[in-house]
Amino acid sequence: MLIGELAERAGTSPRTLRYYEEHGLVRAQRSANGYREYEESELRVVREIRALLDVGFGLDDVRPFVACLRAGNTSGDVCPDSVLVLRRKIVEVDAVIDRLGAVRQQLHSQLTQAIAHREKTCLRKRK
Amino acid sequence: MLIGELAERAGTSPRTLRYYEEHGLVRAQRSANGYREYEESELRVVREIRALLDVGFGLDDVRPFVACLRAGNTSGDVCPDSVLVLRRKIVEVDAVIDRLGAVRQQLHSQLTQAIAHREKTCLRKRK
DNA sequence: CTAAACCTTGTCGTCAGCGTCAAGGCAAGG
DNA sequence: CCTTGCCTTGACGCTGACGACAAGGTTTAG
Repeated sequence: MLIGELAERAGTSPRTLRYYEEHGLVRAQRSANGYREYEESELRVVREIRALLDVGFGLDDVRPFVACLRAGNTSGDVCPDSVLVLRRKIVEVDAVIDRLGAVRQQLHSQLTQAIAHREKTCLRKRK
Repeated sequence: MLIGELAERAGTSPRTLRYYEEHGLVRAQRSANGYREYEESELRVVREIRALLDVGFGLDDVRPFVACLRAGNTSGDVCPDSVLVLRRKIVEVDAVIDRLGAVRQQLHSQLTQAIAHREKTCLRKRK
């Protein structure tokens, strides 16, 4: 499988695949003319990467999952390193959610106060 | 007030203040030697900017709030444009929170499945 | 006289995950 | 032979809010 086909099947671009390879995540043989030749199994790898990035992981976080897949597991999630990253990420996400909740609260109170202020001003003007 | 003092009083750096000025958010007179000379009131402006950035706003979002302060209001929140931005931001934050909630869910289920899988493997090995 | 501690403008670096050329080679169809 | 459509490497662009220089002027204290 050439890079264009893999890219399309994985729903991404050749540039992206080269980028992943450059960062040691995806592998390819080279055919005689220098073209990258991908195994079928790389499709799963690329999809795993994309799925994880999509959920907010960084490329470094993804590495253990790829290794886990290459080790022959049906899922990239089942290896100890992956589980560690998963746990860590959940904690991170929880923190962000908490923070955003607080932010939302603050914005909301700013908003209601602003509106209250406008009411007052309006009433004064009507006098 | 010179830039260093304002920076320290606002809990930021001279570089940052110049950056804000460059983007039309902060104003300063120039004294004879070319130094920036700030009014007391700019301290409030800078603090407003910092507070908003801190909650996830961009510099563009901040503009109406600064204008609102300069218009003589005690709070930057009370002007119509500011209120619009506040509403928009709340919606954005809600969206992000929802998304993160879903992500958290997915991570959690990945995690529990991975652990379940490991249990199975362990049991098989013990046989 | 000089050192210290301010200030000025200008420019490059940072982080992440690519997009977007540029310049060229290879393969196949008409 | 020529075009079309793949592929290759290399290198710059992008977004945001600055940090970190460089190279110089100013003012004050000793």
